[in-house]
Amino acid sequence: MPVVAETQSLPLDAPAAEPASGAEIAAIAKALGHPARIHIVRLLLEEPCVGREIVGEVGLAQSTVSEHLRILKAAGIIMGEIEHPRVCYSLNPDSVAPLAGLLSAVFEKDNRCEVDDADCCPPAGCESTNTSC
Amino acid sequence: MPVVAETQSLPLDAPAAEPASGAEIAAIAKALGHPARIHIVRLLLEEPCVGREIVGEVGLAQSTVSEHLRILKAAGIIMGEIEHPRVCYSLNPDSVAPLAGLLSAVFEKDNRCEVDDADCCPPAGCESTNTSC
DNA sequence: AGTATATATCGTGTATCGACGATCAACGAT
DNA sequence: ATCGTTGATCGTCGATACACGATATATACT
Repeated sequence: MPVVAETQSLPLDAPAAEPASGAEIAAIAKALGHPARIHIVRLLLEEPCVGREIVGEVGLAQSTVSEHLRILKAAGIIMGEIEHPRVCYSLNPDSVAPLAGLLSAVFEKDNRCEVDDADCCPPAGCESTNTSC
Repeated sequence: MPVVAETQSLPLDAPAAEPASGAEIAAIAKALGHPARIHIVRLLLEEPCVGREIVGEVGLAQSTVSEHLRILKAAGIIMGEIEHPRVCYSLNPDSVAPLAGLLSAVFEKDNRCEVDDADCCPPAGCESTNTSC
């Protein structure tokens, strides 16, 4: 079931609720987990682009690129506007918010055993053995 | 485990370095492209954790979780410190910078048709949804 | 020595991915 | 109506991912 749940929450503001499910975030990451699709996203980051042009840039068969576009579109990362015989693809910025939010949290997490070696298990302790942990 | 979503911003500056290769970014995204691995990352976001505990939380077979940990470790997203008979896993925040950087760029791209290329969209046009775009 | 714990690795079956060429569908132009 | 362009879909193949149980490895403890 496609849980639409269009959270307009912006990761920048760190909304009180962060309902994005693991599956939802994983789906976004998975859609981005291919070099060709990263390539496409970067292209669209510069400017909206027509399919044929994307095919030329990516350098794969048209059918293959179409499939990558389909995957990105299914994940909500891009969207296509039909015009004439072409389709103009553009980014859907809000779609990456859940993943971006998680990554920003990770990125700022510099607490890996900061207190020398004895910090492996923080106060709450993930384990009883705090001895050499 | 509702972690308080501490207010934070995306790595706007990030490592000014350069566009990590598409393959590199895709590899990070791919490693995150599974619910179980997102689950693990979220656990480690709270606190470093020992393998056995992760197995209990994720709810999959030990061997399966070990494989997910291996994938995350291979991508550089986490690292494990051997202690006694256990391994304490923790996040490697810097590893996600390339992907976080791209996503922050995407997220701020709410200007769908702002280019003057006119190949797809009219220069100043595209106000609102889509005109002749 | 042996035992117990914690994790990694192996081997397997199934499911999905990724690439391609070929083909279909839509629509403006001729 | 026909043609030409553009993009989506189909069918197929090999490669990879994912899950599991069984087994191997490493170390502390007795």
